[in-house]
Amino acid sequence: MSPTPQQRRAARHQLDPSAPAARRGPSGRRKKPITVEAIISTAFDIVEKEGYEALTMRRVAAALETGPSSLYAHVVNKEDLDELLIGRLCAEIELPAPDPATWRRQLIDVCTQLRDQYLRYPGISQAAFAAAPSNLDTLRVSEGMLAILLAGGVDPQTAAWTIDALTLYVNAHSLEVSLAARRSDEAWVRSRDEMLNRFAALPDTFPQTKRYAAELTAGTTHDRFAFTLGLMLDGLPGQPSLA
Amino acid sequence: MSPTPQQRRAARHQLDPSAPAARRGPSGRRKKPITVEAIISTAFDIVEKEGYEALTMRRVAAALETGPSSLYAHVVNKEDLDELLIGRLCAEIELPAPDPATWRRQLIDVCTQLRDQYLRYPGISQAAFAAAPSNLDTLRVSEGMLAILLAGGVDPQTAAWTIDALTLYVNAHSLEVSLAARRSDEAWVRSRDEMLNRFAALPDTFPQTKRYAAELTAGTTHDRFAFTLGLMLDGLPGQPSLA
DNA sequence: TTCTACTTACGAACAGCGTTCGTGTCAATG
DNA sequence: CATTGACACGAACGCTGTTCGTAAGTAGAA
Repeated sequence: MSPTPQQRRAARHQLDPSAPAARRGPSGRRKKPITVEAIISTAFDIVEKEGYEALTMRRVAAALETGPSSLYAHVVNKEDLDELLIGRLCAEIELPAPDPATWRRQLIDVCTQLRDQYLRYPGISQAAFAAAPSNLDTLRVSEGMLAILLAGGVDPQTAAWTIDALTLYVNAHSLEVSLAARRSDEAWVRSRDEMLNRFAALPDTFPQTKRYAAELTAGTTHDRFAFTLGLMLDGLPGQPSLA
Repeated sequence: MSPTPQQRRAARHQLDPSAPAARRGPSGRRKKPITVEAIISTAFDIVEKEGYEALTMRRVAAALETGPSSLYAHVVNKEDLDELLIGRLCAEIELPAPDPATWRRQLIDVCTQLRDQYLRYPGISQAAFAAAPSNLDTLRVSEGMLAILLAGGVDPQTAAWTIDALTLYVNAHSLEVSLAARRSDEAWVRSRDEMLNRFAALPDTFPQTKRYAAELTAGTTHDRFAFTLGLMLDGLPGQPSLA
């Protein structure tokens, strides 16, 4: 009995990642035999070049020079493929050894790595929302964040919920940036001028928005990202960070 | 020349919301003539009962006892419909008169209203991500939030970016809760027990996660929501709130 | 009244999506 | 050689958003 894709998934979710299930002889029947690995990597290629919205089963199959049905022997679902992508993405994250002296900086670094990965594959954070948090790779990241927070002297309950808040925000921010970038490929300043004009033309029922239009449109997306992370971490009652 | 849906949309985006453009005689040709209003309200019905994923043009058309093409005379797009829904949703938000003594509480109230609306129509926050921020109704909400923050003594730049962070988080939180609820309709405790078991069975490479499994799975979604809002607002260098 | 102009409604169709089914094809085994 | 089992894949189903051509009915003009 050959493993059904469901069994493959179950194996992936297995909590003890031992027994790599030695791949059968590389039956070189096909020049490039379809493997989960091949599917994942071509999927990443597509998302990187054309965005997450372009990631369809048919598109992946076409890139692999086959029909869509061929994928379902290796992957349960599109949803499953999404989860694999997110897992792979999280696996790339480098987790530092927790250092009580610089825990805030460390946490920000991890979040920034995540954001960069999400933005490298625009729109993929959409998949991160749906991905089950039981995935081993995502769990590895949150384990790392938890370790950093605990090393920083944050109490466990606060740390746990802070991780939730952080990952949720990173996801959302990345998604928004991706969507906004897709909406207008032009430089951002152009969009900012447009925004300023709109705000200036607003009726008087929007006094504050008109008055502080400059502040509302100020800063790059990176600035806003750093600001929000600071907002969440600075209020944290932990050991004061040196950096 | 009758207004094309594009023109209708432009009119909606118009910055001065005057001249209600007196509706033409209610040519009662149809028992229930299709109007933008009718489309919006049936769309809300569908989302409320079956979730955002069930909101399709055909589904709306069927509920209106017509074909899908009939909708495109009143609505540009599905995307346009989404924006209308988000706009309507934001219009329901009650904005308090800013009170410097209770500004944090007021802000939390507004965010909670938003969350409750999003959760009432599960999954609709997905549309909120894509919605252009130039929409008048969403702008009204952020104007209200800005006023509250300024009244609280928060400096304008910080206030502007805080609004961004807050709305983004509220959206993301609502979306996650909606998705999680759809995944398993069963009571949450069941899912929590499952989570605890999984964590307990984790290999030793996840020491913190195993150790603090209780904290990681503690609290309702409401608890986490309140926690994160507090995280963002308590660190804010503004006038200390009485409440 | 009759004719025209115009708005609104809608059936049919197109291209694309995720997914399933039945069948074909090859390698290794009995 | 024959059989088995894993893998690949063409074709199809039901769904999606959207467009097009056309019909129906009202409003105004001649």
